[in-house]
Amino acid sequence: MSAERRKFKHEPPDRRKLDLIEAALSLIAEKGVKGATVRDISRRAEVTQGLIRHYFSSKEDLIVAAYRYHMTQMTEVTYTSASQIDGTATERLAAFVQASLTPPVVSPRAVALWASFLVQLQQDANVKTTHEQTYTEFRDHLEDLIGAALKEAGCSVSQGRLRYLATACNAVIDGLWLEGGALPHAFAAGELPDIGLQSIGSIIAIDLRQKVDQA
Amino acid sequence: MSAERRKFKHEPPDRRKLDLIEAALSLIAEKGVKGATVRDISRRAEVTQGLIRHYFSSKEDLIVAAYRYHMTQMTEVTYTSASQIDGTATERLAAFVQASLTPPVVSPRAVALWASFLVQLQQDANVKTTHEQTYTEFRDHLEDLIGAALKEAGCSVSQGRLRYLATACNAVIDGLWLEGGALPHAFAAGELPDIGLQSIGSIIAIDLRQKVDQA
DNA sequence: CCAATAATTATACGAATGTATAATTAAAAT
DNA sequence: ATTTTAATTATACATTCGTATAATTATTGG
Repeated sequence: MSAERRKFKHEPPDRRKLDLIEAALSLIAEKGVKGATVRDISRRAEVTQGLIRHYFSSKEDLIVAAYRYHMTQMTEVTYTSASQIDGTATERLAAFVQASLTPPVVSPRAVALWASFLVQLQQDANVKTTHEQTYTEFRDHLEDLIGAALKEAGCSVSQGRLRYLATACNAVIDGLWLEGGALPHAFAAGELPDIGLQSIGSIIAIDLRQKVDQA
Repeated sequence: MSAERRKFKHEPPDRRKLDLIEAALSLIAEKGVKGATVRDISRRAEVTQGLIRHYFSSKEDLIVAAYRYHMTQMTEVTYTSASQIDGTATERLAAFVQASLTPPVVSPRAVALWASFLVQLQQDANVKTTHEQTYTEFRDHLEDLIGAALKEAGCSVSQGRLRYLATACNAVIDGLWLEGGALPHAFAAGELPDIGLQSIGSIIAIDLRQKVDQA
């Protein structure tokens, strides 16, 4: 007897692409880019491996698409959190910090994905520029928020000084993000944004902690 | 004609092991753990691949040895830098921060290795505990240094508050370390330790920047 | 109901990988 | 010198990987 052929349903191309991208991301977070094989990915997406090549010209093509998708998701969470606050500049800065130090931005998955992509990034110049753009964009955004908060507080600083402060605050966020994702059980709920707000507040000499419960 | 057999020299086992570990580390930094094949590693160490299995029971065995070796190297650099300072507690803290934010601790290689091992770490419980020990050890060390510096400054804080400050300062170091290694051209020479000392100084309310040129 | 289309499965293939084992050679011991 | 030992090379093997291509099936339009 011949094994019966597997039943399947047609799905809209965008839907299938997204399924494949999400399956890829979850596996990349678990096992790295090389460890996430096309067979693994197709199995998790509940399709056969041939379908990947139908939607993506190669594995690398899928990886790059997954990277872009993930990055867009992460930045959207933080950026919209700040812009939706209809209050003072200090409140928007606090909301931005808060969102950057809360799930889903802070999570083992996000850190694992970052690490996995960094490895690949060194070999793919295409992904590398996207990465650097994302970083610069994030810091520029933070710089604008800090600048507005300082101006609001009547504190005038030079452009160089502002860049300096943004870099330092960015480092605090990155460091806490890293630790929160790499050692999730080492922090109580709410501890991470609390430390972040207080530390950044110390660095720019503005109290941010009371500004956070406005949303 | 038969191809002539390759000439070779006997080397002390420890020497060969170290060669293999260093070849492995350089390749892991470039291509990740999975990307660093035993053939690659043996080629870079200028031996044939069979030799790896003569010194290590498996590839994973070599990877774990390389990880331990690397971690020991990194922590030694920072710990000795602080303990060798024969001055005030504040100076020792400043030296510790300085060393943590200077090559070879801050380097693309170190960040790449960290990312590469993190991916593997999620699957190997053995490596995972080593990782968590290293982190806890580092933060405890920093906590002691901060505690001593605060005491020296006549500032008394609770144990919980001290832990809180250590976590925040650790985050600053981690974040700057990350950015300095991931985007080396984004920072001028000496900028990273400068930002670190100033930011940590702001957080614990002690000026560290004048304390660094004593060595 | 039938033809056309493309979405999906199924199978195959060469290259690369980790591992295992046998063959050789350099160095040390006697 | 000769034997012994272990360090090193060489070769082989099963498996897995990405990719390519052919075969089928669901869906749509007439």
